[in-house]
Amino acid sequence: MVNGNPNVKPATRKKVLEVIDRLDYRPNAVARGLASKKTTTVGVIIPDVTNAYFASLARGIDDIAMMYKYNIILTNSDENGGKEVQVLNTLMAKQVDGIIFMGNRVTPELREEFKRSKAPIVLAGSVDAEKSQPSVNIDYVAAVAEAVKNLIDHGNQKIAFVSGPMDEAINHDYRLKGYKKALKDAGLTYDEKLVFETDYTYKAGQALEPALTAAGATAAFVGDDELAAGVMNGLTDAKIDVPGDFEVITSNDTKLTELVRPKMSSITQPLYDIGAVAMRLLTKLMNNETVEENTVILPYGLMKRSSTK
Amino acid sequence: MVNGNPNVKPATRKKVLEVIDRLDYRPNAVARGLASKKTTTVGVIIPDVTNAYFASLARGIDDIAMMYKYNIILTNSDENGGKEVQVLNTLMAKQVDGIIFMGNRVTPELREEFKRSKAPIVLAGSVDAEKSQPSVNIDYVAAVAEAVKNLIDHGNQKIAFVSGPMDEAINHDYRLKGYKKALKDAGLTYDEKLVFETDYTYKAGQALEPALTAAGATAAFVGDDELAAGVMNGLTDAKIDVPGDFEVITSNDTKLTELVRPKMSSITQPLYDIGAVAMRLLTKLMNNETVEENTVILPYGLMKRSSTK
DNA sequence: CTGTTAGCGCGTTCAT
DNA sequence: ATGAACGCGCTAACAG
Repeated sequence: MVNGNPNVKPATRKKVLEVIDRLDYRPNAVARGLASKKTTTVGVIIPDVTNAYFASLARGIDDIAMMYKYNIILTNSDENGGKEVQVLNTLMAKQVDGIIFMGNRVTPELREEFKRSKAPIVLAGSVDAEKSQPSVNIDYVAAVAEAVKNLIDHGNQKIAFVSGPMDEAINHDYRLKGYKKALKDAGLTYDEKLVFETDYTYKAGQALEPALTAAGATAAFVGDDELAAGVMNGLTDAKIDVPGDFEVITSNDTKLTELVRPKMSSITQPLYDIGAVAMRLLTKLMNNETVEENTVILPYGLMKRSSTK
Repeated sequence: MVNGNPNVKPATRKKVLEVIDRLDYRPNAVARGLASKKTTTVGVIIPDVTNAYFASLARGIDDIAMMYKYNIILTNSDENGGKEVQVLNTLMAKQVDGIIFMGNRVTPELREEFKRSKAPIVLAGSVDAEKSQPSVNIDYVAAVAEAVKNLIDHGNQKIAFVSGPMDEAINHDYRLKGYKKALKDAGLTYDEKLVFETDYTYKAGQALEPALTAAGATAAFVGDDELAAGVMNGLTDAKIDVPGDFEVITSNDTKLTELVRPKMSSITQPLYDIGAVAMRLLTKLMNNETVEENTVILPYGLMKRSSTK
C-alpha cells in the first residue's frame, strides 16, 4: 500500500504517486485549443440570469451545448451597451468558437463588433431591427396582435400597452406594432395616452394602477410577466377585480403566470426551445455547415387563464 | 477610402485591411493561458439556472468574478452526481483557476474529485456534512429553528416540515435538525408523520394539501419558495385560510415571496452576497492568500409577511 | 532595464 | 503504419 505504509521510502513513494497521477491524466484543453484553434466553448451574453425569461433560454442553450460537447461562458450584461462590447471583446480574446447574444438593444457600435467577429453570433429571444445576425424568435408582432385582439373581442375599447423601455427594439419595433395592428384591424384608434413605458419590475407594475385607471383603461397587454404580476396585484390591491373589471394578458409564459392569483393569461413561447434551437443553429454555423434559414421563427400560442374573461 | 473605392487594387486593399486588422489586435487569451498556467476563468456548477435561488447566487458570483477579471463557465448539473463529476473533469481539463460548486448532495466520489483538484473549490449556498471544502452559507439549523419557534409561539402544536429530497444534506442534516431543535426547546414531541419529503416544485406543493390536513397540521415550515407557493395555493384552493387556519413560512426569501398572495413570511438570506462572498473567497484562494476562515457564515433573518399571524 | 529565447502541451505535418 | 519535429501565441526566465 502506498498510502499509509512507513516502510516505503519517501522517494519511491513520490515516484509511485507521480505515476498514479500520470494515470488519470487529463488532456490539457488549453494547449489543444491553441494548437487546433478550437476551444469548444461558446460565449453567452445574457441581460440578467435572475430574469426567469432569459434563464429559461439559458437552460436550453446549456443543454444543447453540453450535448455537442461545448461549454458556456456566461456573462450578465444588464443590457448595458458598454459592458456588452467589452464582454464581446474578452470573449473573442478567449477564442470562443461562437457566441449567443441575448438583449434587445443592439446599438450601431455593437453591430460593428458583431461584424468584426470571426466567431458566428446568433441572437436568442432577442431582435435587432436591422436583422444583421442569425436569430431565433417567435413572431412578436403577430403574437401581440393576437393577444390584443383577444382583449378587443371581449369588448374592451381602451386597452393599455404596458412595456419596458421603448428604446428596446422588441418593444418599439415589434410589440407596439402588433398592438397598433390589432387596434387598426378592429377599427379602434391608437391613443398614446394608453402607452405606459416603465421598468421590467414588479414594483413598477404595482405602481401603475392610478395611471391605468385615470386613463380609463379596462384591460392591459403587458410585455413582461413580473411586470404583469405587479400591475395585477396593484389593481387587486386597489379593489379592482381582475378579470371582472380589468383584464390583463402577459407575454412570456414564465412559471410565474401560474403562481399568482388569478393565474395570468399569456402569450405562449417555447422558452427552452428558443435557447436550444439557437444553440443548435450556432453549432451548424461553427461547423460551416450551410444552413437553409438564418432567422428561425418558432411557433407561439395564447394561453387563456384567469386574468382574462 | 479603402471600403468602396474600385480604384484600389485588390492586393493592396487586402494588405491595408490586414494592417487594420492588426491594429485592433487582441491578445490571444488561450496562448497566454498555456504559457502562464492561468486562464482567468472559473467554473461554476449550478443545479439549475432556472431556479431563482441559485440564479441569485450566480448573479453575485458573476459580478464579483467580473470585478476581478474572471469569466465564468456555467454548467447545470441537475444535482446529478454522475454529471457533476463529469463536469468537474472537463472544467479541470479546461484549466479553470477555481471552481464554485452549488449542490447539496456531495457524494463520496464527488468528495474524492474535489480533493484531486489542484484548483480551489468553494461551496456556495450548499453544505457538505463532512465540511471538506471552503464554503459560504447561513446557519441553516438556527434559521429553521427560529422560524419554527415563531410558528410555535403562535400556538401551533402540529407543525409540518415540508422539504425536498431528504438525501440532500441541507434537508437531512441541517433543516430537519433545526426543526427538531425548535420542537425540543418548546417541549413538543417530534412526529415523523409531520415530515413531508417531496420535489422542489410548485405542483408537488399544491398536491400536498390533503396529506397536510389529514395529519392535522396547522402550520408548515417549507424548504423552498416555489414549493411553499404550491402548498399555500393548494391550501387556499381547498378553502383553508392562510394564515387564519394555516400558517406557512418559507426558506429562501426569493422575489416570489412578495408576488403571491398572501405574501409569504420567510427566512431571509443574503442570496446575492452568498454568491459574491463565495467568489471573493475563491479569488483569495486562487492567489494563495492566507484566509482566516474557510467556512464563512453570513447572517440570516426572519421576514414576517402575511402567511403567518 | 530592454531584447532574446526557451518552453507551455497539444495538433499537424513530414519523414521514416 | 509509427514517430519526430515544428508551430500555435504567449509568458517567463535569462542574457546583454
